[in-house]
Amino acid sequence: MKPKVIAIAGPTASGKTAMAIKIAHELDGEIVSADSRLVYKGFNIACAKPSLDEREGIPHHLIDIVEPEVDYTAGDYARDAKKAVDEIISRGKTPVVAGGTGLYFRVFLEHYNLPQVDTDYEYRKCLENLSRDELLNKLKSVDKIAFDKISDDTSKRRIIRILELIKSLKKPLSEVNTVKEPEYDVIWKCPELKSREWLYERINKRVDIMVEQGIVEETKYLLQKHGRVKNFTETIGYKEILAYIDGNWSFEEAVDKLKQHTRNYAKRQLTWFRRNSELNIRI
RNA sequence: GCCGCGAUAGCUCAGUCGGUAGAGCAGGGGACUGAAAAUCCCCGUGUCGGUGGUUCGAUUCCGCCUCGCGGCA
Repeated sequence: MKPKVIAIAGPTASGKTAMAIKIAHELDGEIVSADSRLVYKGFNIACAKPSLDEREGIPHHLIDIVEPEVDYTAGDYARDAKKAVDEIISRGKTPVVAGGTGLYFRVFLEHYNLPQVDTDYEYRKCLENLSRDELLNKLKSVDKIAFDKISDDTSKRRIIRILELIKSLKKPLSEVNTVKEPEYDVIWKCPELKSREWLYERINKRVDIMVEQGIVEETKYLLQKHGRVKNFTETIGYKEILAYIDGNWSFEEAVDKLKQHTRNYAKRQLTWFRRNSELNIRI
């Protein structure tokens, strides 16, 4: 019998944190975060990182594990999450994987065999200078099957990653992207989502709370501590407050944009999680 | 009060040398196996402010009206 893992996935501000803690109390569990922002030290207010108080004594994993300068990847996550979950199981406790990063859930829990291919920054830089058509021609010449699977929906970045995989492994994508036996018995859950309006209202309120908690001070602090590193400047919250600090937006404008961008993000998360019928998302 | 300028999609605006119009943003749907809070794809009918006139035909030209923004008094 496979070990049981609870997975709590849902859009931002939907109440995942509270749900995860409640379930962890009930099942003697420990929480493994599945959030691409919470891994970074110092990303607190803007990313709604649960405080020690809010964690109610439940151990949390994969939070505050790297500095913002480090590029933490989905591959790193798959490896670290497996380690954390297996350790929790070996302690006789229940792993509760909770977060909002769809890709992290996919690479960790949807039983992919992830090939060991790290980011090749030099090769990526070289490919980025090519147009989409040039990249497609390149792909066509090295892997016709992978090329045929490309659609208009496939972003340039995805094509670059596919070329990176093929270059590194010297194998066609079909031999690389394989599936393994599921390792866990995953029980998927999503907090109850009343309606789109309800979610957006919660997002707006949460941003107001971030302002009260001092998101501006946090942004200024991180700016002087780390400078404009990508993981910082590309995070919703810091991005908009930096525009305010730089004088490009008024404060009110920055807060409105922050709310809007968070709503846009929640919509993208919904697209991701709606595909999982077990989450039963209807808004 | 007079003289300009403006009024077009939810918002900001482009455009139509007269043949009923299109971008960005917002909004909706989707993709996404190491950048993923990233990146990318698809979706645009709206009394073209109101009202008269000229015209085969007016959102486009002309008059008047309403509202807004400047300037002069």
